[in-house]
Amino acid sequence: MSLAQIRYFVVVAEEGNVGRAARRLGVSQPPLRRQIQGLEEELGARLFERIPRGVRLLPEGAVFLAHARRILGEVDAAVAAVRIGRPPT
Amino acid sequence: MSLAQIRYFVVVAEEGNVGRAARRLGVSQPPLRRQIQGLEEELGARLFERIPRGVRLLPEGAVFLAHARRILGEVDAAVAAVRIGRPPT
DNA sequence: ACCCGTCATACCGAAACGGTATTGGACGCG
DNA sequence: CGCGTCCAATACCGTTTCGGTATGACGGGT
Repeated sequence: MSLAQIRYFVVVAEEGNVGRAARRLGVSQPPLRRQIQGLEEELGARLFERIPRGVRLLPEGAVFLAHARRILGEVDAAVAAVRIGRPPT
Repeated sequence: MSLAQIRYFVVVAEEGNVGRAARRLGVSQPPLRRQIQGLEEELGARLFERIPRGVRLLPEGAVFLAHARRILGEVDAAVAAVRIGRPPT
């Protein structure tokens, strides 16, 4: 599992649409879909289901989403903590 | 930044020795060193200094270490949460 | 029936990763 | 003061992973 996968997952969950999430992330749709699929396989759980105009979070996806946001928040905090007193050179 | 880098960093910090950390992680020393170097560059801060028999955490490294452990703990929690009720098939 | 939106699959080139071999540098010992 | 030892650092290479383009499959709406 990678941080990129987690970030991708959060955006797809927020958009409910893989293609739109891809545009927002600045990547194309196929790699994004593959990363999500890889995440599902690694977790051993399906996170989304297909619906007419996109995808919808399954219950397990919702559970993971909360954790995912926490992880990304921690990462940001870690970066910020190290950068204190270190303006962009 | 990747989760692998964070995991590598924690082990190097614990061992105080890149080569030993590499053996413990099951990778070889050069890639491990490069990952650490990449992490330092991305953070814009040096995390270790060289000492006679290995490396020593700098103050900023210690700050990052605490965050790193939290991140890894959150990741484990996320995985565990999704796996509830899903014993290894 | 046709078109449009969306995810899925196939294939390819580029970038990242890890491995082996080697070098460089500092400490410790005679 | 040189020499061996113990590390991290660098060079180079093969493999794997990743992202991109092109295309297919499936459904809904008009």
